[in-house]
Amino acid sequence: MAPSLLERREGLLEAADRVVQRDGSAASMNLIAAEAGITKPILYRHFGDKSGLYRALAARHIDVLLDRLRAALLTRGGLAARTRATVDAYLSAVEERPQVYRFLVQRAAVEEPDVRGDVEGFVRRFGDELAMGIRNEPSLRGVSELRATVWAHGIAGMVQAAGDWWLDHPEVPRASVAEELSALLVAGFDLA
Amino acid sequence: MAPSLLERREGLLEAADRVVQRDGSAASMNLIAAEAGITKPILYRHFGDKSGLYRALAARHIDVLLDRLRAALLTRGGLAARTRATVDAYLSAVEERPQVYRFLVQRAAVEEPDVRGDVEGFVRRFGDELAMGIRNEPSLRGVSELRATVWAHGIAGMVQAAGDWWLDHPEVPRASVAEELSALLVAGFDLA
DNA sequence: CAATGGTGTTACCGCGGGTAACCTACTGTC
DNA sequence: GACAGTAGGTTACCCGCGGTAACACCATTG
Repeated sequence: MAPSLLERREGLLEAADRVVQRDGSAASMNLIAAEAGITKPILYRHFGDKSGLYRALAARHIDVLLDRLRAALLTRGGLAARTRATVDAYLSAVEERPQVYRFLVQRAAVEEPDVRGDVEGFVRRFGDELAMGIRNEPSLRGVSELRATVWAHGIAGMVQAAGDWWLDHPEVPRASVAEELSALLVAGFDLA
Repeated sequence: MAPSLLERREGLLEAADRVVQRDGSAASMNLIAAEAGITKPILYRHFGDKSGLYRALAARHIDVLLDRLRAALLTRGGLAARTRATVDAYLSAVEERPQVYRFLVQRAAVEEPDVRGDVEGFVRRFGDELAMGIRNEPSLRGVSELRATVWAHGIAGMVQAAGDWWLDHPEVPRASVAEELSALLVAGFDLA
């Protein structure tokens, strides 16, 4: 039986994923089409343009990452534990699939600003999620809206950059990176 | 009298700068050559390839930015004042020339990892500088090497991401962003 | 047996990075 | 003054990528 449109789409995305993981930023529409055993125009029928494909690709990864982050934000054991778990969730995602992570960051940077708000970048989404987390955090009731937002986006960038640095320093254990970052943050949270 | 090679190079870089500020990421070698009143091969003779030109371009901007940061890191008045001045120095650079700043971040993301260490990205350089600052900070004598490094690169990313977010929220005054970020950081420093 | 529509392919366009080959004009030398 | 060499520049091209138009195949339906 022939696959449905959506199944097809999934298959194409998986092929794209393989190419990205294998060839990194050299992943071209031609390569992806070849990997999927078809030719370019079909890709374009499904995703419109390259940006569309990349957005679809990014969306799946971002979704699973955000799920993990949401879970970490609900960790029990107090603010410090939650903070640490959240930071570590991000770092472990980076550790598992560095290529994917690089792809996401890079695409987010390159993707044109568009209508600003249509397609938010990767770190931005992360920041939004953190902002929610901060607002829902019992220990941080008194934090102003502005402070929560600025902190959230700042922290998102912090964890991202630290993760990036860490990729080049694999001798440092993940737990150490998570520990140092959390320590810095928790102290700030405390005085809020 | 004919300009020297170095003067020439400077002139070309200035032309490239104009194009980047005007056309953003659409700045192509052809456009830049045209702006400089010459043709492509000359550009290539001077800079090797596109990456070379962009690196040269980035270098000048990074240099002035790092100078400002170094100056801010020496602000008198205590750790809190220094922290705030440093964050604000970065934000004010972003404010002055958003296009340039976007260019730097984007290029750093796109530029291939290369030999890792040859050409460090933009945020990375910023992080290195901060790491120096932390190590030289009298109030932070007890901080371990690892902690200083992780913090530095994390903070670099934090300020960058917050700046990025801020560009889309111009209604927030710069001082507020700087204030919120510094507050978060200084608390963490204190407990170190 | 048409006519129709979905699914795929080939072949092309425009453009950007990068380069080979050539052209020109100034310099020094016999 | 004629000539060779060379610095500095241009034209014209190659390749690969994103993107698309036009065509080919094949099944279904009156």
